[in-house]
Amino acid sequence: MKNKEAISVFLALGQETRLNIFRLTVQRGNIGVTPGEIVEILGIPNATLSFHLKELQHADLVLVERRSRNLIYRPNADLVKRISDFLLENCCGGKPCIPVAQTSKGKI
Amino acid sequence: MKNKEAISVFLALGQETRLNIFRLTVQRGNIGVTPGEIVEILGIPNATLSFHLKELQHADLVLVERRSRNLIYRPNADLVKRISDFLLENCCGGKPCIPVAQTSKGKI
DNA sequence: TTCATATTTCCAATTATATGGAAATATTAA
DNA sequence: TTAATATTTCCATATAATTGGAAATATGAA
Repeated sequence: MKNKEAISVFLALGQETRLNIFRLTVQRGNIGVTPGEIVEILGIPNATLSFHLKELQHADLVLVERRSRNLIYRPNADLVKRISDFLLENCCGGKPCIPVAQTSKGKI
Repeated sequence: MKNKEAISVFLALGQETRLNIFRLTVQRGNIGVTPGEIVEILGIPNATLSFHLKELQHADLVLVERRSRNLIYRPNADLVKRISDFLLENCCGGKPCIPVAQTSKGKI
């Protein structure tokens, strides 16, 4: 996980419509969801949806497959775990974490 | 975890400087880090840092404590786990996940 | 072909975010 | 007090993201 990669994920999820879209794909799982369904469910214009889906795709948060006339979007759930690991990387400089109680209100 | 809460976290982390600041606080753990140190380490102007620290604070990603003339910033590492749980909430509609291989390239 | 459905692209207007110098404020030591 | 250090606020400028209507493109059915 690189810094740039993580930023694109966070930027993608830091927007209400996109967060809703992503969470919807998670709820669908491998059944997936089409743009048409998303427009129905979330009530957003198709131009707006298309823009946001592309952002999610660029962040690699969703995977897309064409199936006849429809596109099917599915979540890249694995990425969520990798992101959370990235954020906690080298926690406490690699040493065992010192509980807050021992230091935060006492002497350091 | 509410939608708004999650968005503020993602918005906070979707910016290079803030992501670097947050990861630095994680690496420090409960020892914490002061704005002065952050300015030194990341090489950003203090006005810029102050702005970003406030964003991280508003997102509840960092906790702050005054210690004499210094402020000490520490990560709210717990929030990282809650965010990741939120993203995967009600995965596959609550039913056991169907592996991709069974559906994505076959008939649905 | 022709037609209907599904989705994307274009584009211009709006709104939001980031930057950093300079000045202001806060805290403590001497 | 006065001086030194630490941090924040102000503010104007610059940059980037969001929106959605209308038109264009893609796909497959009849």
